[in-house]
Amino acid sequence: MEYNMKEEKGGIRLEGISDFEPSHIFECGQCFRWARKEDGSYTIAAGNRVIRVACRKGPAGRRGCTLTLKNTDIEEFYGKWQDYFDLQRDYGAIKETLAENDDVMRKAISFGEGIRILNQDEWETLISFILSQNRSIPLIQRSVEALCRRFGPRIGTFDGKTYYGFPEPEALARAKPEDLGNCCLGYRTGYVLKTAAKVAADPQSLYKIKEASWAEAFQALNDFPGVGPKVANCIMLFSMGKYESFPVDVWVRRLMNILYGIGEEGEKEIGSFVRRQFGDLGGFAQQYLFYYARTRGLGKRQQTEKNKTAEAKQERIRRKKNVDRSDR
DNA sequence: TACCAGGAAATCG
DNA sequence: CGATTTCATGGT
Repeated sequence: MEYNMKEEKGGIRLEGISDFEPSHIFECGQCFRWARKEDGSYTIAAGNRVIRVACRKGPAGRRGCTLTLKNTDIEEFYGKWQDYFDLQRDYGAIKETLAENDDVMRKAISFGEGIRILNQDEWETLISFILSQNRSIPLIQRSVEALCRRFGPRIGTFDGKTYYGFPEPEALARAKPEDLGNCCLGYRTGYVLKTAAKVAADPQSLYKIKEASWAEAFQALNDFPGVGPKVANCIMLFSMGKYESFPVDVWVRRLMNILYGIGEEGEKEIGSFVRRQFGDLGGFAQQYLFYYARTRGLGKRQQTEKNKTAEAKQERIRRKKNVDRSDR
């Protein structure tokens, strides 16, 4: 991507950025350490640094938007944030390929056209998505922040707030279960402790997984306690650049059924469809679909179905009462 | 109150 | 093996 960069007070400014919308990037479920401000900007802690990101449309006739990054400089941008935001990748071409002969995908893309898949740290992604299982996104965010405040390094203040980095493997490995218990982890506490111990014993082995093939990486990640197929796909997609990964969760399963009419036959049907339909761009497709489903409320129970379950509930109660009566 | 939440591990047949 | 049950907790 071609863009102009200027250093300004307290940060930098990039003009001519295309396919970049902070709300799409941070609210498509790939990242948990962000906070939205009233003005639409996002503050993020990553890699023991804090930045604030804002994007506004350029002057009429100019392509792309103007991106401002606060609390950083040009050197750090090239060393860290350019890769973190995946700015070297041509998302226009990706969207064009995905939308070709696929009206569902074209519509999904129109809702999340500014999505980019961040390049996050493997260790942070590993633990974050172990925490994600069977929980809603606000709760996951709360747990991650609690871990950082309790066990992470203090990385400074910005905008009048104190920020903490993600805890080192050592810090979580030697944490006491009762301390972790204060972070709303539930039964995931044991997973975090065991996985942290495994990584702390040999941190390099985690970072080597990125170089392995998809199948080998998938297997290696599944060997961590608390990591199964879905979480392994998330880690590979969000921190290892394995973009053919396609995490399937409850949202995606329902959405694939509603939008593409598949999945009734089970998980394997989705896998083969995804490979055929999206090829090695499956991960990008998943993010567009996930954002679309969440912003449109797809996958939430429809009103009619909700009424059905309410009726079924009433029916169960009524029958139970009848049983109780017949007992007498 | 009962049910659900970006699932994975243990257990069952 | 594939299918089902259990797991701890907060929110609604």
